[in-house]
Amino acid sequence: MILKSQVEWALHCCAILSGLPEGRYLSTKALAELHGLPKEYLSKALQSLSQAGLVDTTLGPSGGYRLAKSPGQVTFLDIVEAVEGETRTFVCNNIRTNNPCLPDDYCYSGPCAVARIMWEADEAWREKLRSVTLSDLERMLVRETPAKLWKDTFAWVLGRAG
Amino acid sequence: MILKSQVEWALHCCAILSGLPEGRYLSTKALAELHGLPKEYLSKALQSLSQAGLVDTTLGPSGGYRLAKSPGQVTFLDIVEAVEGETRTFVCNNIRTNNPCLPDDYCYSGPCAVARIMWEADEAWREKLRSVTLSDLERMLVRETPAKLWKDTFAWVLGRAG
DNA sequence: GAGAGACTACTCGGATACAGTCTGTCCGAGTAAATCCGG
DNA sequence: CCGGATTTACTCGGACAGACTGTATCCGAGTAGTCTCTC
Repeated sequence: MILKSQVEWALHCCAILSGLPEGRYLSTKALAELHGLPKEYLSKALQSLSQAGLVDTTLGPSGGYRLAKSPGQVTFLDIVEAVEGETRTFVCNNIRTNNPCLPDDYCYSGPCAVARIMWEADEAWREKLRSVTLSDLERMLVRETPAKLWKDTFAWVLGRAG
Repeated sequence: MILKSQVEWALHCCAILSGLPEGRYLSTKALAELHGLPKEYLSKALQSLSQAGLVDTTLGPSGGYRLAKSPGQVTFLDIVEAVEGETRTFVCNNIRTNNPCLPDDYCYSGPCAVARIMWEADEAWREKLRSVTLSDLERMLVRETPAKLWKDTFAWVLGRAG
């Protein structure tokens, strides 16, 4: 059970979009070059973000993506669920109903204990992701990235932002 | 990102093995019939448990599986990792190193902020799974399963346990 | 110089292809209990 | 009745196949700026 690489891509792209000045858009092409990724396939991840309403998009030249909300309002969970889907990581197939000792008329009520525990773990994972926003991420990145590199990167980005 | 169904199977099988009297073994065939699962494929999951050292096995007739430790010493995480592998659910491909603004001689130290956050969430998930043992599960199952069904099931199981 | 039309650069969505994983089946090798057979 | 050989029932492991998902590429449709051309 490993998250798709699109999740990583989407998170890094959102980190860049967080630093974009109000009203500017950045194209898939620029984001792909910045991260060394295949443009066409990266666009799938960005489309997922768009469908989830996390980013706005404009067509035409100088078009591209920008965040639809403020960085403080977008959580890691939002992004992960946009790309990966919102289904729980554990699905219960109720195999307990195949028990040959089960009377024909018996009907289980509620999810089984195994599923409940797995879902609690899933929820702990989601809760952690829900607690971190893009502005938290930006703060961490600013602290650990050399100042010059940070400045150069955003100069590069702004040179390509429409 | 959805866990394989083998995880569900392994958990339910371990729940049954937890209730087995000391020294008795239960075969793949019996476990498969009890849960309505394909015997051959279920055996893959049980082999994973065996390789992880969670269950003991004996060959020959009246052979099968039994728990290698006491139910209180086997956690959900043990079982999930035995089947699903121990790799983290998020892999960092360090795409930040593809940044064209990066000086040639620069070398990042330590994992990037995105990965650290994703790994913390992963750890929260694992921590929850680590906190629940098979004896906890057994306690929940006893409480919510009708007494007769529970009794019938283990009568059925003991009739097939070597 | 201004407005209409053509052009360009981009997003979006669908179609396609390939690889890897998940699910499932089959079979042979090895092992331990049960059975059989000869003394 | 006893001990050794055979049979049986099971685990284990590998080989194999089909379905599904993840990864990746390509192309056409649509859109918004830009450019050009005409008046």
